[in-house]
Amino acid sequence: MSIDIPKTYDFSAVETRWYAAWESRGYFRADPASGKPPFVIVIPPPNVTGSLHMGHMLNQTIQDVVIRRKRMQGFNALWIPGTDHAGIATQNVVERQLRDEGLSRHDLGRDRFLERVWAWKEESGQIITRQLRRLGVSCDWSRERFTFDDGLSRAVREVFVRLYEEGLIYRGERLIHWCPRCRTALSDLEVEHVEIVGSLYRVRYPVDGVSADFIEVATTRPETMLGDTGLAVHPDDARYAGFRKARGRLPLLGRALPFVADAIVDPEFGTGVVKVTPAHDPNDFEIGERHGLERIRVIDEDGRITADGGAYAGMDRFEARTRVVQDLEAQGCLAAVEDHRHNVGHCSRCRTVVEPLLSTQWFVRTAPLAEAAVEAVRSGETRFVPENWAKTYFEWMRNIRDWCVSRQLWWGHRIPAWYCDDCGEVIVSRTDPDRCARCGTEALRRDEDVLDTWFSSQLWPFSTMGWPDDTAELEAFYPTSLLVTAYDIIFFWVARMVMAGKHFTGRAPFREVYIHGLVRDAERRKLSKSKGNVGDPLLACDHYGTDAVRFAMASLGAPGSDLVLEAPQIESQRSFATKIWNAARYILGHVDASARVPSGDEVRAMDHPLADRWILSRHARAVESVNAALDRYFLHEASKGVRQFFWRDFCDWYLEMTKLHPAESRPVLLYVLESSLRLLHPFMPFLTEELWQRMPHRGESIVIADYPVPRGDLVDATAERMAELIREIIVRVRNVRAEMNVEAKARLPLRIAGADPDTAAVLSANAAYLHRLARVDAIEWIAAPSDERASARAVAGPLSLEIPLSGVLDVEAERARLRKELEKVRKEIAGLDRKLGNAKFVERAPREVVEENRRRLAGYRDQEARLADSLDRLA
RNA sequence: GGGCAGUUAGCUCAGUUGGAAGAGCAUUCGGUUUACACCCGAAAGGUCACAAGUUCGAGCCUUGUACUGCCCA
Repeated sequence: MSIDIPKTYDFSAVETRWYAAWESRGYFRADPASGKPPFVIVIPPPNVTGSLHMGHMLNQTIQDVVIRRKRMQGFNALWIPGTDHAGIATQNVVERQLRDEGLSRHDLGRDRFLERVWAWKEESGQIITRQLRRLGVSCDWSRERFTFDDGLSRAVREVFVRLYEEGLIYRGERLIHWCPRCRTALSDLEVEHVEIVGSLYRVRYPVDGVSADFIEVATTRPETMLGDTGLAVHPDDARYAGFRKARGRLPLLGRALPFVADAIVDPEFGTGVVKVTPAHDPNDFEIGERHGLERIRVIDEDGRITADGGAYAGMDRFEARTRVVQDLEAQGCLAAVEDHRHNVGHCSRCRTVVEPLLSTQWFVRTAPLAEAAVEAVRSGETRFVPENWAKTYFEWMRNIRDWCVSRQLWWGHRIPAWYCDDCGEVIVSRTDPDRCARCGTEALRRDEDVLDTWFSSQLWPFSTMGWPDDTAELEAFYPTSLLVTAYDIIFFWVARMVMAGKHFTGRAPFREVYIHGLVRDAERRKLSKSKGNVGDPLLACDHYGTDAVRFAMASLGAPGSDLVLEAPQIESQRSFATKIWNAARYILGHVDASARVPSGDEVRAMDHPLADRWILSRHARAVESVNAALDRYFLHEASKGVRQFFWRDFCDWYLEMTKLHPAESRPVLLYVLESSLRLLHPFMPFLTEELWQRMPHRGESIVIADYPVPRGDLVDATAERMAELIREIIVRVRNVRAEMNVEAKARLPLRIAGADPDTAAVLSANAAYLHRLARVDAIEWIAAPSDERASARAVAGPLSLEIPLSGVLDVEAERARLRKELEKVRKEIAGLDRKLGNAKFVERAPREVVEENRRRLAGYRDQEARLADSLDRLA
């Protein structure tokens, strides 16, 4: 009884069924005690309260393709999944929920607020891990971690304390980026600079002590003038040489402003004089520090003007700007207002314009950590793929600045620092202290702030394995083999993981980093759910099948570059999935359920028809190239290669050829089909498992079957050459049929001239392929082209073809067709003639290149002669 | 301002020591050939941004120019 495969592929049923089976059978679980070589990936943990977008899908697909293949190749494959607590983002979500209830987090208090966030995390975290499973990811769920779970929190605390003890963490007052809406400090990386068209205000500041009555300064933020404590010029600026002893006077407030000379001032900008606001501008902060200028904070944590802002106190910063400008104008101090393009920092979470603010925060001294991290990449301990991204990494490391790690949030790892109100002692400790180490008082106050989420993420490759304890996992699986992530996160995460890994474990946390691009739509924007169903990976999977979306992801672009995803791309891969299904349905429909798939050795030992030898050879080459591509993480090349082989060679040619000898080809059909399913499995896990299970197979699951290995012994150059010749004859005849409008059903006679005895023998033996695929009936072997006028003619390699079309041949059309062919051939000849006519080419190019070109030229000359002859016979 | 990419068929993109320009989609024409119309067959479509250079030979290497994008200040 044959194997009956349903006419259509119901992917949704198949996907849920197989994933549950794989997981429950423990295929994805790794054993630290296994003797097999490890291959380890840690997932870039998605935001626990976020939802999956196409970027995640791309990221997951790449990791899964890689690790499924490694698993099939016999590695002890481990993929650790997990989620990130995403401090600001998550807190924002829950605060928004509270706001809808008319509450703020302060109404609940810290503990109740955190309970609330945990509850939301539980709910949301399950959604995201369920979504990940839908994508087919072969993660070891028994090792799922969360950046804020107990074990990881312990690692975070250990790291903080150690860095503090080593002097690599300090607390200090610095100018930091502040988001007045999130009400927290941000790191430099969390600020997005957006170019906007704003205004440049030219303001007149009165001066005393020099001949001028006033000087003009330019600013984009007039409200900050309330905090001005100086004026600065470039030291070499001759125009202001006499100003050193002068005093400026601040309009509106009347404050006296000393002049200072500082090289940071650009003499070309405006008048060459700048106002200095040390408490609200990074450059000004530095100038102020160098020249001992007073720092006056005029904007507070809510973005409002402080009491030092005189009449503007209490106003929002933007309102204050308007008022200041109005007042300046009223007092005749506003010289001009010009349009001005400049970059303005925005909070990457909420888009609010960030405020540079003088604030006491915790910082990580990064420069010492960066040294080892740079060395790790320079020495090759960690390798970027594509390696070009290492430049970006080095560039950032070279200019690295201290990292502000404290956040004024509640959701996150609380900073393990206590302050003694009695003696001022600061205690940083692994365990909660109950009294002051110096004065003994119990009046300790814990730091209210939490740590930047990335502070915990940077430990992910080893904290997930139980660090700081010495665990079997660390022993067996660390450092990891590969990290897969997008380029927009190299600084945030990759760089910091390398720094932390080197510092705390002595080793770089991964041997390779595969950097991929971002997924965009036709307008080059990042995809989002609001733009329709392609933006939502789960909707796309519902609609096209997960395998199709995965395959599209894998085949879209070369590593490291952005890719554009549109519905047609996925549709095309869904067609491929359907194609595979139908091919299998056809093959298995003629196979007895008790049949078995022959091994490569068995196949090798059999006698095969030409078509079989050809497909075995092509298949061996496909296995070779797919493996070679995957070894280099060229998923696009691998997926295209396997698709090309399966569709074009296997289905379009081979399956059609075997219709002449289906029974005889059955072993090869089964062998190639089964092997192709394994070759495809990392890309299309569900479809391949479903078909593999339905066909004869050995083993429990394709998930743990062997990945195909190249078999050079099945490559058969002779078979390929003959099959290609047959293929060319068929294509030529089909071309004549199409161009000459021959009725599709009509069977045509064919005459072949120019075959040497060996070729003729092989062709005669395989004439059935010509009969079937070119729809020719009688084939006549002739020594030389005939004088038949009513024949269409073509050349196929060394052969001349004649297709008698008496009565139907449109001589003019045929002449036109031949002329076109002739022209093509002559163009080739001209090019080769030029090349071979160049004495230097013949002299200097490698012998085999010259020979190859000579052979080609001879071939084309031969064809030219025959085509010209054909044309003559139609005259 | 500094850095990094990119510019190849109508669209999206491949193209690995420099040695005959490719795929998918779209287009045109023809097809109910016993798996598949999410299909089959045939075809058309490219001064590889531009300019110089190196070389016997450049999409690929060098330099410059133009435009686009991203990152960092």
